Amino acid sequence: MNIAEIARRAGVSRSTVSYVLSGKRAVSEQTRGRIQAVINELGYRPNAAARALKEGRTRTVGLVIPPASLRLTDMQLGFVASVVEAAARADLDVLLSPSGGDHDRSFERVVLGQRVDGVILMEIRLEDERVTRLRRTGLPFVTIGHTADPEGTCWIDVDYTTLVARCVHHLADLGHRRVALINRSTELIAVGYGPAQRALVGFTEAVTERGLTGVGICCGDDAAAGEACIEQLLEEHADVTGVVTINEAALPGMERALRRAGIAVPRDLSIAGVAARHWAEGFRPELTAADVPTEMGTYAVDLLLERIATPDAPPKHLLLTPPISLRASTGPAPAR
Amino acid sequence: MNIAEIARRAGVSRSTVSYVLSGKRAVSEQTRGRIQAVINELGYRPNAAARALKEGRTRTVGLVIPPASLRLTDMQLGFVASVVEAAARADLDVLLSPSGGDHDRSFERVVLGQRVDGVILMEIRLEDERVTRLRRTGLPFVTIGHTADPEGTCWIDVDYTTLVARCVHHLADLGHRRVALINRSTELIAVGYGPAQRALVGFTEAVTERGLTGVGICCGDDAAAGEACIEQLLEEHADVTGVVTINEAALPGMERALRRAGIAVPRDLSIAGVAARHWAEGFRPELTAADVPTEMGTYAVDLLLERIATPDAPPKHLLLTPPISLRASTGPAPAR
DNA sequence: GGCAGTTGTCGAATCGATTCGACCCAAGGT
DNA sequence: ACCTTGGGTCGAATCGATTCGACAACTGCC
Repeated sequence: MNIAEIARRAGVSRSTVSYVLSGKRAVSEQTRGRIQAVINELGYRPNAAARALKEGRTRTVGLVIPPASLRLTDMQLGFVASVVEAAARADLDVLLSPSGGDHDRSFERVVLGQRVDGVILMEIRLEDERVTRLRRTGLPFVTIGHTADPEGTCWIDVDYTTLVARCVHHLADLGHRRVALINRSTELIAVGYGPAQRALVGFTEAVTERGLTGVGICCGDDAAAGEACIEQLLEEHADVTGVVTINEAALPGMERALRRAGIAVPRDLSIAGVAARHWAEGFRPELTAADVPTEMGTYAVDLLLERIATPDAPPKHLLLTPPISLRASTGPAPAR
Repeated sequence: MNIAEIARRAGVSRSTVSYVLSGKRAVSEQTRGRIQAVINELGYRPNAAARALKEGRTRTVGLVIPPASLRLTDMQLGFVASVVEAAARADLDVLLSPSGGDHDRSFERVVLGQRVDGVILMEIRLEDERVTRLRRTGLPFVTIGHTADPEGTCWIDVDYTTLVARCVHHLADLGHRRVALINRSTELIAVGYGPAQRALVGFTEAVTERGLTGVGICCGDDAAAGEACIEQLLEEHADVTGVVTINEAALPGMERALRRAGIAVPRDLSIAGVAARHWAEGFRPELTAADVPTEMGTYAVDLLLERIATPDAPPKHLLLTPPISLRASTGPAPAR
């Protein structure tokens, strides 16, 4: 069932049907009605491939996700979902492409095969080969997170440096003098994962500025790692009274370890951090944290559409600094 | 940059280039080498739309996901990831389409616009309009979960009825006489969500068979709901000594409420269930549970490919009954 | 040497849409 | 009565690949 079939049944030429569909030329009320009736009756929709071929655009955006082997965090998941929602609102489809591992073929098919009008890239590293390759192709793209050299590209990110620094300042204001940063895993830091590195920068700067003593600890992305991490902290740095965390997936384990050790939050220990609202509110007591906005996907899609429309405009950046929601996990430092 | 450009640079016709690419006709070693060199030099990849138009297939599968408004459970997420992975292995791309809400346009574009060779449908309800519509189009599809009338369609599912029954039997064997089922939310049950309903069926049957007393409780998909649910259970059914749960997202809250109430697992209360391994191992003590296999996505893709290859073969079903991994959360019923 | 068979290459048709230029016809102006 | 204008429709070219039939060159056999 194609446009010729519709034209034949309505007794008009193919071009007239096309003009009814696109509205790009006037069609008399009478013919339009007849054609529309046939279309509705047969449930006809134009073939996407033919249309893409002729128009030179696919009305599709690519979303390059990390491979399944690395478990996605809640934040990333919310992000994928919101990208899909936002794209649907703009009548775009989303083509998924895993990257890393041995998924180069997928990346090539999607990007070089002109399957998409633009690409959103997740989980950017400070030095990222995918960015280099994508830039060479000239295809519009937006990255979530930014590379070490961010000027030439279009990106959107959460300002971990500032947020972590604000958490430290908040703790310092409450009288805490010895604080710890619970970061992401050593592996992630080793491969140059931006948020982890920038969190450490913000932490170090704020600690120095306020004259505190600080310790950075790496922690895997799951409850068991969080548990081990708190145990290590209590053992090796028992004098710490304030903790900043950017590792939401470790929160349940941290909570468990603290309870078992008989540490009351925030009486004995204050905790602040950066986390999806869902995790912050699931913590007990509820976590004082900068809630990563769920609309990041929407922003990314908007930015990409803008970039597709005007590819030569200077690249835009969007660095989000959501406010810290004061909840119940931070309080005055205990008297020593 | 298209096939004509490659042909011109290599001094051959377009068809010869195409035959080098597909290998469908013999090409002399010499010409092939020359053409391949040009292809590599320019990094040429055939245009996907043109190829899809001519071949009549897109090498793409659609994945219809629930809308973002309903938070995806970990199980569903693992599923999406494994579908993408499996598709990539088969050199297929995955087109995402949210459904429900006002996302009909997306569904129509993807399905009616012939954007995909087949569709995988998640989160099937007992009566599901999407299945009806899809069946009418004649497009091959596989569902995750099955409808009330499952014979005519191709699906893959976890056998909640049997798994929950086995959990009940396990508890009964340990001497428990009063058991509870912690199910999914009332809303989900109301809209005809299969797993929730079938879990209840399996629970009721097994309870009757073993002459136990059983109570079914609905519970939202988050920690707070799990907490409330356990509080309700302890208050209204204090004599229950065994719990079966299919609500993995509520586990952290359940754990917290139990600890606060001073209930020791499994000394005072045994818990068994169905959950992604990740959740079962994150529980304390580790949860005795049927681990939902992470390869479900792989199976679904395989089934779909088979269906695309032979659309007229009788539809296949795959009902998975993974073994229950005995961990630390179940033990003998307390002496009364 | 002529003929059948094989191998390698090419030209042209095709997939299903969009879009430009051309055409027809009726209305309005002079 | 003729010319212009513009609304409505059509025919044909086009996008970038695949693939079939045709053809040329070469091989081997009688």
